[in-house]
Amino acid sequence: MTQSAPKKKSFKSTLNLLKTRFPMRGNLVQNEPASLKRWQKMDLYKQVRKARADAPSYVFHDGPPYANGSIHLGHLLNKVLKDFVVRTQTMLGKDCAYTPGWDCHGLPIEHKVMANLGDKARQMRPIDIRRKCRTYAEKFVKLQKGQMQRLLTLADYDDPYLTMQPRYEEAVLEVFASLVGKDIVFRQLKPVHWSIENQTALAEAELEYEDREDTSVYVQFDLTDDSPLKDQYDALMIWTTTPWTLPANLAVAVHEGYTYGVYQIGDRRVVIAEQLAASVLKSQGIEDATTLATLKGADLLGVTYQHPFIERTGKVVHALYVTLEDGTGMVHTAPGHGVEDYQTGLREGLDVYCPVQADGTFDHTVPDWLVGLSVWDANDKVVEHLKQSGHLFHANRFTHSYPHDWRGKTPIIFRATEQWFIGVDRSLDDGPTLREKALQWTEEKINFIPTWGRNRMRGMLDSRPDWCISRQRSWGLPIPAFYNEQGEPLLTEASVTAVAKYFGEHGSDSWFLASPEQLLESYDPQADADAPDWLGSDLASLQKASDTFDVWFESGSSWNAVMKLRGQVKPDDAAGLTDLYLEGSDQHRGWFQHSLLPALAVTGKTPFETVLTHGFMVDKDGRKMSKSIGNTLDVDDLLKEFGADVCRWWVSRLNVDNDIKVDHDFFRLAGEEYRKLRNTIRFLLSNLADFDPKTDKVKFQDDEVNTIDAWAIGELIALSETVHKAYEALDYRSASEAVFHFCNETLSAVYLVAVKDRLYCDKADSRRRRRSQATLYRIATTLIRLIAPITPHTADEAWAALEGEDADCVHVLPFQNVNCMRAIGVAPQWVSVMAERNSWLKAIEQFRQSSGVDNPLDMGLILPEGGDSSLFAAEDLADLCSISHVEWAAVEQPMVVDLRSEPRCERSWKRDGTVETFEHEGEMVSLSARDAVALGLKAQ
RNA sequence: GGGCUCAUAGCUCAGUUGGCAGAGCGCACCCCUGAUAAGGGUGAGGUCGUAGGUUCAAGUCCUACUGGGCCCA
Repeated sequence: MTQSAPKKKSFKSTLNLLKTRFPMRGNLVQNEPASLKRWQKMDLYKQVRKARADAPSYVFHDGPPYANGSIHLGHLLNKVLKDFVVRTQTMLGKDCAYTPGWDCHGLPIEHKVMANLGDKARQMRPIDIRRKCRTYAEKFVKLQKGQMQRLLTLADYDDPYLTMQPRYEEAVLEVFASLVGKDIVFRQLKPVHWSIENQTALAEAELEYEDREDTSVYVQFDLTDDSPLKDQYDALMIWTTTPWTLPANLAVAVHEGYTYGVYQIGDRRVVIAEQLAASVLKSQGIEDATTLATLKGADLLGVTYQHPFIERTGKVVHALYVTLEDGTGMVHTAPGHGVEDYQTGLREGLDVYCPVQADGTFDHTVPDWLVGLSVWDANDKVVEHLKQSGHLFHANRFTHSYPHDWRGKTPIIFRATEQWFIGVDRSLDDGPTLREKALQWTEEKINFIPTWGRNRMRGMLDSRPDWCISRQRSWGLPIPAFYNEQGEPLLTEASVTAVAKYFGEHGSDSWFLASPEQLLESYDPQADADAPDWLGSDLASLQKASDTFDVWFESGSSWNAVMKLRGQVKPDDAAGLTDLYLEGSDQHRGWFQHSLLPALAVTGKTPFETVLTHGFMVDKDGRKMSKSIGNTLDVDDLLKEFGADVCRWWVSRLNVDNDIKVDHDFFRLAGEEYRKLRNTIRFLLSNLADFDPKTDKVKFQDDEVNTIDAWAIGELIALSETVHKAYEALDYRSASEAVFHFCNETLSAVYLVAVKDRLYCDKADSRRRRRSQATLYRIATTLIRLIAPITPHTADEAWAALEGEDADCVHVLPFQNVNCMRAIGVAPQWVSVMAERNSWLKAIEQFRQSSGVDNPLDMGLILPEGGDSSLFAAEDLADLCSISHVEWAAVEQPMVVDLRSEPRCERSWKRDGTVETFEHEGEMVSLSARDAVALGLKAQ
């Protein structure tokens, strides 16, 4: 049974207690959609732009996500970070336009559509497939747009850019025309990554590496009878993991500086790199072979050999990429099937011979027993044949990492085909090459965050090959080349420009519908100095090319197709076209590089002055996230459970430089931090219910620099500076950390605890209370704006609670300028006193444990005379420790005392030494002087 | 296999040019009950991934290794 406590006189109704319509719990999941609707209704994006119409620009450009699937955690991170940029730059006083975009063309969508169509696809015309693809892309643009808006991102969602829009396509072709005019676009037979399944060349970004089992073979190539040095040895030992490329073998590469040995194998004397010989021979159980002779790689150059199963001879050439790590030190070279082989072939004047057709089968130039076979079947056939003919030394199955088509997951091959290229090593405008220029700008002009992005970019530019821009697909921007009957191309700056114009009006579908004459209606062959000699005025006989552009060329032209087109680029005298690109670190090779190259070639400028990259999501154990492992989190689920502001707060707390660990629990923790933030703001607001800034905002006087309020203002100014600086540096983590520390420590643990007694108990309009309220108001009006870019819904809600429903939306405002508060001086001794406070709190805790006095309001503190603390009001110091009384005396150390024998104020529960007995509402009550004044029982 | 990068308390991370290892969260104990599905105080915890090296001094610089991530082969 519980006994009801004896009824005590309660002064609760006489206190200035909390009042606010800003609830403790945000109910974000229910309330955020309402904010979203409100902002859409008022067209917040346009209002913000209008408010900054005369402000200097901050030029930020969105990289287009691929219009496929639902958004995932990577999008969440990327889009929220971008929104931080837009909102912080806006509130820092800049005009920051932001056009969201989507990458709509390309293999993934076409692949999905083709798969959905099944066998029907084979009978369909490209134009019909393209229509299906467009519908598919539109569907996912719509889905993702909604999801991104649900993240509360502020952008021009009414007019996004899509790479399949006619005006976008026109602008891409403008870039291409300019590159053609600069003579760095060319057509060449070249080995490229070839997807047999999709019958197309693939970009490096379209490859995935997966384990695959193959046969590796050691093969002996017999020297021709007339070969030099035939008297010293009989054969060369080569090693390959792709036996199917042996029909295309034209050479064997050695390293000039290596030492090679001659070994007796059966009746042959065979050459193998000395260092590798033991392991090679051991594979066939030969343990004790003697080295008959040694020679240098250079001695082997010019040696000729007979192809093991084709009537053809090959020769030994030099290559630097020959290593002694595995194989035999003698590298089988097929210029039609490998990039390095191809380069060696170019140097040595070898054919780019490729007997493999688009479908992965051999053509008629190979021996009968291979014709028509797929390369994968040919592997076994070739091995078997070599075994029969006695050329095979050893074969074994092994597993290695091998490139696969990123969509079909099928293994790719290297195959030489005619492709269009952008030459990165061709002199540009008679000056340095594109590669040299890009490297120079990377080194000198572009700012990388984090700084190691520069190293990555440099490495990738150093090693990148010529850019193969053609794809053999339907769903893409057609490469606007025409051919005559002999297969000679028409592709000039003027012809491309003419097609660009046509696409701008009719869209690129017109390539499949219109005649060459129509497509070239604005082209005058007579006026085109670059036109090929064979071109007459009859355009009707031209054939349209069937290649489309690599999607990287389309998205890589967005600086023109979005920023220039929409008049959003930086002024002419700027080094770059925009201030910032912000994407995942995979885009060093992707979008960043493929934007830099065309922009530099065409405009001579970098598309971005700063490149900010973020890392990738990994699970809580640091493993990569993937659907197949099942360690992913669904963004929609997270939004439904936590709301966008909590997810955004989570993003703001991340170190995004490197891998980002994600776990459901981390969102829960972010939610707890968010609640702390929210409650702190709620406490500010709830103490301002009776405060009207117009009439109640007291001006600090000189003798008030020592007050706890002045200290809080000083901390607020410091916070504002820290956060502004962090926002300017795009360092959102530092900003949110400073904000959180300010709420958690400065406000909640120190200032608010200290002033709550006076806010509750002082006479409502007393100067001391109004001064603290004025301080709370300054803090609220600054703090709410500081968090607005991170938690836009919560800031909006808090702002309306502070300033009223009719006030301007907080998102249209700039950050609070704290300069007007600098006039409020702050006593410098607060620093040491706040440090001392920690030792006082320790002493109080010790006292509690040793004395049995539990309630801090039953304690007082005696401080040594003459220290910094004596500058400050005893009440402020007592309140800072949540105790009743502070006084100074001739003591060595701070001393805590038991005040339980002192009378206790029934209203404020303090024993501050001023408590007397008063008659109140017919009863005798104990009240401190301050409380008696507040109740009107005593004069001020 | 190569390039770039990361590894500090149970978790998330600070740690500037080498100079006594820090914060928040969580946890434990306690206070308050007039911020209350809140608020406050105190406290415990680390061989700085491993092994070498440079130095009077190394979380920090160098080398190798282990494990993760991105990009490539």
